[in-house]
Formats: sequence, C-alpha cells, structure tokens
Amino acid sequence: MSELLQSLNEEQKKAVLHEEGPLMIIAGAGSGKTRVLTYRIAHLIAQGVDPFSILSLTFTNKAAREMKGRIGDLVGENEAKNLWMGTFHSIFARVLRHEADKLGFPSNFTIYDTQDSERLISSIIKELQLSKDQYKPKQIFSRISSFKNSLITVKAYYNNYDLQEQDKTAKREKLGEIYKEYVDRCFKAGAMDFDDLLLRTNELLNVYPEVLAKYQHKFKYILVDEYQDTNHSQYLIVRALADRYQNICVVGDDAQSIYSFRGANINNILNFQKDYPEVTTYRLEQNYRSTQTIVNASNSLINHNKVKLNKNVWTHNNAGEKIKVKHCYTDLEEGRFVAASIFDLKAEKQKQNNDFAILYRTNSQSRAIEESLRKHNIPYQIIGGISFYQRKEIKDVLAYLRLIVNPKDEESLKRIINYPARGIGQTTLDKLIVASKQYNCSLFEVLENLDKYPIGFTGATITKLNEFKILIERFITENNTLNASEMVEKVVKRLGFIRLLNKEETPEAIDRIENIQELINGVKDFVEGQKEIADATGSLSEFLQDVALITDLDTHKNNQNSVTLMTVHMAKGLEFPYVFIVGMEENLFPSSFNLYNQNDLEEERRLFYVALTRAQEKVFLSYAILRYRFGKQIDSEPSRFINEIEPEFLDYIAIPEKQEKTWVDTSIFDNVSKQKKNTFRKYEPVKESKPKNVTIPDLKVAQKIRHERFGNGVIVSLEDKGLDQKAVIDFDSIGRKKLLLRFAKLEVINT
DNA sequence: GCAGTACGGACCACC
DNA sequence: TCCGTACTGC
Repeated sequence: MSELLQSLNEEQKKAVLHEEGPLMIIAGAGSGKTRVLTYRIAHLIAQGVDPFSILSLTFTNKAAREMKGRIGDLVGENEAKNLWMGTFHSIFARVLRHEADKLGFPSNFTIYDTQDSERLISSIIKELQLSKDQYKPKQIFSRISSFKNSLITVKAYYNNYDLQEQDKTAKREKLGEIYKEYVDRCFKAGAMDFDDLLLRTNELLNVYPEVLAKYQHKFKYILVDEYQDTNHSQYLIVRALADRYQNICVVGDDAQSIYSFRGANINNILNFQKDYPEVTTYRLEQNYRSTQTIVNASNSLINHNKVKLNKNVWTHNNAGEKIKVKHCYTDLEEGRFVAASIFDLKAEKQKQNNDFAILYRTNSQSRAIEESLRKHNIPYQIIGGISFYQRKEIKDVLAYLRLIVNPKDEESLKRIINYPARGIGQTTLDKLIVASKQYNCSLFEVLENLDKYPIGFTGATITKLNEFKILIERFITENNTLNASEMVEKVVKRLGFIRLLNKEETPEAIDRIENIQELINGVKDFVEGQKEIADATGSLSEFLQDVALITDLDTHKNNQNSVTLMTVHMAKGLEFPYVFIVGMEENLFPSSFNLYNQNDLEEERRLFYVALTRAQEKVFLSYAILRYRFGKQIDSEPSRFINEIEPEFLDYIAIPEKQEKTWVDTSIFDNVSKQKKNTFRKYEPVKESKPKNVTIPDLKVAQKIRHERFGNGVIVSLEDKGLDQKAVIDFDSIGRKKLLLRFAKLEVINT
C-alpha cells in the first residue's frame, strides 16, 4: 500500500487517507479519480474494515467489475468479492429482492425496460379511450418518470395543485388517472420500472424504520462516483443510508454533469457542503490523461458556462498537436474523412484500431461513418443504440422466460400470447384485459380460471387459450429442476423460433438466428459464471435479474482490436488516444432541443467538454453542411461550440474549392452497393455543387412561405444572391432558421 | 376475428 | 430506417 501511495500526488493521497466523516472529491477530467477511489477502498479494507460494510455506487456495472478486480489485486480477491459495488439500479434491485415482501412484490419481480413501460402506458391510454395524439405515450411516460425521480407519487400528484394545473393547461388533464393505472398495473404484474427501483427503495427506507436502521448499520462506508449525475431519488437514498455514520465520500465533477434529462440534479454536488457542514473537500486538478492543448482547449470552452464550481484543471503533459477542424459538404464526406484519417494514422504512426474512438451526439449518425469504415476495411464496434437485449427476437425469447419466472408479468404475456401466431388476436386480448380488471387478477390468472369466468369466448378460442396456458405451465414445472441455460434451449426448441426464422430466408432472419444463438451461448456462460458464486444456482430467475440491468457498455470488451463508435454520453469515464467528434453542427450538437434556455445549452456545452476530454493525444472535429436526417437533406451550419474554443488551439483543414469539387464522389456508390443491401441508406446524389435547373423562387422580406418539413413561416431577411442565396425565416413550428434556398423547397403562400 | 401488407411518422442522450 | 397502426382480404 505504501508503495502505491507514493505514486499519488498530495491531494490524491489526502483523499485516499481521509478517515471518518463526509468527504467530497472534486475531480477534474483525467485527474485519476478512479485510482483514488480504488486505493481508498483498498486502504479501508487493509485497515480492517469489513468489505461487507462498504457500499460503492458506480456509474456502470463494468466500472464496478473493473474496480473490484483492481481492489482484488491489492487486498485479495476473497475480500474484494464481498464489496457492495455496482450501479444504483443493480445494488438497490438486490436490496429490493431481499425486502420485496414488505412492499407486496414477489422477490423475483420483473424489471420493465423503457419499451415495456411505454407499451403499457400506450395500452392504458387506449383502455381509457383517450386519443393517443393528445396523450403521446412517450411524453406521458417521461412525465411519470420525472415524477418518480422527484418522489412525487400518485397521491402526492393529487395533492399538488400546480402539477395538475400544468397538465390541464397542456390538455393532459387525465394524466393523474393514467399515472395511477400505470402504477397499479405494474404492481399487479409484479413489475418495477427503472425509476421504481429507486422510488421503491425510498419507500422501503421511509416506511420501515427497522429496515432503514439495518442498512444504515450495514453500510458503514458509502462511496458515490459521478455524484453530479445523481437525481433526487438517488440523493435521498444516499442521504438516508449515510445518516448514521456520515462516512460518505462523493466524487464528481460539476463540469461533466450530462444527465439532467433523466432527472440528475447538478445541485446535489453544488450543495453538498450545505448538507454536510463538516465536509472535507479535496480538488484533483492535475490532468494525467491529455495533452496541454486538449486540456487548455476544453478549459477555454467550459469557461463559457456560468454555473460551475471553482476549479483549475492543468497538466504537465506535452503540448501536443492542435485540434483539427474539418469542414465537409455532406455526412458521407465526413465519414470518408474519418475513415481515411484513421487509415493514414494507422499506417504512419503504427496505431491500433482500438486507439480510436468516434463520438457523436445521436445514435443515428453512426450509419454514414460505418459505411466508410467498411469501405476502408477498418473493423469497428458500435456501443449503444439498440442493445442486444432490446432486439425483437431476443425480447421475444426473454418474454417467455420472464413469464415462466413471473406469470403475472403482463407485458411479457401480451407480447407472446400470439407469437408464434396461434390464432389469439387483439379482440381476444382486449377481453382478457377487461376480465383481469373485473376479477382483479393478472392476465395469466384469467387464463387459469377460464371455466369460472363468463367472458364469452367461443369454444375454439378457449381451446387456443388453454393450449397456451398449458405450454407455459409445463415450462414453469420444468423450471423447477432445470437451470437457465437448459430452459432457454427448451423454450427456443419447443417454440421452433429457429425453424420459423429459417423459413423467411432473408439476410435479416439469418442475423436473428445468429442473435438467438448468441443468447443461448450467453446464458451458458452466465450459468458457468454463477458456479463460482457461493449461494448462486444459475437459475433462470437469477439470469433475468442480471439481464435487465445490463447495458451495451457492460459487455463491451475494449481489448478487441476495433475502432469504437458511440454517443458522447456513453463515452463518459472512458479515454482514447485519438478521438473524432463528428456532427459538430448547430441543431445537432448543440441539439435543437436544447437551444432555448441557458441551462440546457450549458448542459450541451458540458457534454462537448466530456467529449473533448476523452482524448489523450489528439482530437478531430468535423461538421457537414449537408446531412441526411429523417430521410431528408438538412443543411446546417458549424456548431457554435467550435468558436468557443480559443482559436490558438485549433487547426482548420483547408476547405477545398467547392466549384471544382463534385459534391458526391460517385465511386463510393459503386463500392457501397456491393455491400449488404440492407445497410445501404438511400441517397439521391447531388451531382454538382451548383446544380443546373434549380429554380429559386423570387422572395421578399415579410413574404409568407411554406416548407415541406417546417411548415409555414415568414421571411425575415435575405442574404447573398443567386444560387447561394439564403433566407432567415421565422417558422411557426420551430422558430427562426437560416436556409439555403437552392435546397429548401419553399412554396410561396399568397395572401 | 385474424393475418398480412402498406404507409406515415419518429428520433436526443440512458439505467 | 424502423416501428406501430390502419386497412384489406380470408
């Protein structure tokens, strides 16, 4: 240990050695906070603290696994494995399974993912005979989610005049009813959504003082990483648990707070000193990760934010190269730029594929990049987007498994009662739902009591329903003696999923078969892994508990020799020698959703700060002035964030003369069309930069116009002449926007 | 009452 | 591009 301590700087050392009482570590990007947390926990154990009494909340399960491994190396694996270390959601899911009976839930409750939740809400809206245009399921769910994250229960909602007024004004006056029905239905289904894992933990700790006391006593030391991204619900859990011993250590960086959309409250870190007046604060300001250029450039960017703690990140590292800025005409050209740059750097500097990361604001941007990487034969892996466990074919199999473990699970039952098709349609399902309400039981219980309940099904329907019921019951019996792996194989075989997909004979179906095969292998590995855990059995129930909270990032192996593509959000906490940040355009990064108030814009800026500070050696920024979105061309301008970096750190790559250049190098199409058809996104090539036969309408200021996508608007001003003519237009729908007239198909409205 | 197909709208980020 | 919904034919 003492050797290790010598490798730390003074502040880091103090943070590691701090003993009792609240501790806040403000850790700048790349300042070695993971090392500090690791050593601190190892040090506690070395001092004789029981690992069972240390609760460490990390941002991803992968981070927990890696940190556990490191601590195991330092103090022995047998000690480290007893640590309570993981994400908020996985740790408190575990606590809730223990205490579920107190809340009236089965201990193997199902965890609904976002899709399950939205489907349930959608069906509730339909049952209440509300219009789904007025009550958009996604919006309703996100409002309910934000209520839960602020501990606003249904009861609290009905006691809150303001909230109800808000919903009345927004023409959502039945929101309370939907909320109530949603909570009831989840309860009846023995299911919790992601937010419930935190909300129900709060309920447990508030309603049962003896349970609170038990866990307060158990967790003598609490550590929370990425504290700036905790929401109110998480904050209250931590505060309650730490109340007895006050040995709470939080680590965070206000400049990297990027999760306000899921309720994260930056004030949790800004106000920590108020919550714990006795707090000791250490600042880790020396950056060990990046070049001076990158550190200073990101500092110059984040200085544009008003809300921040006082902090000065600096580094002893080399000056390094300037940040490259690349102007592209199209998103495809941007893809080619990235791929070609990686190709060249690999050759010139002997870099490996996994030295590179390509970061973007939205998942849909990956496609254009992927095409170019394939063309250059550069292996890559995408993290995020539609994760493995959200694929349709996987969710179908999982739905069977979930229903076997928890037959009350409504969403799973609805998903598979007619998949594979067995003649049970929507009408039958609707009747089942009505019956389950009438007899106050789960859907599956209705199936079990068809002979008792007069629902009015035809004989044929009853036969089909009974067959389905018997199928599931048989699986349930078999699950008593078989492990997860054996059960998955049985389900896939008996339902004939593979055979069914084989019949389709499409490339997509082959992908799906491979995915199901991968699931079967994954479960096998899981069962093997469980053998090493003391009281684990490798049961289906254990597997499902695990799987619900696994993310793409958790399964990501960075030793694979491939370029990593992911969103900036996903990249938090990671580092790469070379980082490409693509799509640096207004309305994309910063996102068009977050332009209208200071807080949102500052969060976008912090997000860009996170992106920049992932890089160790060099950053490339790029933007495309013409991009395909929603299958349409959108023209855009460079992001304001580029100009917010001090110019001395930037190196603009010369813009080729666009008159000389064709917009789209058509050779790429020849190549791409040889690739798999389904990966080729349709693109109408714009052959010349100045297309002939383009008619630009004769416009005047104050003229009313109509745009295909943005709807009606009024011309505010006009710029330039001829083919480059641009117009600033106030749109009724989205506000002010500048458009290049040769692309914007405007229709003049006569008044 | 069910199954297959055509079509229009969605997409910002995640546990 | 993908997904959910509406429509249509059996």
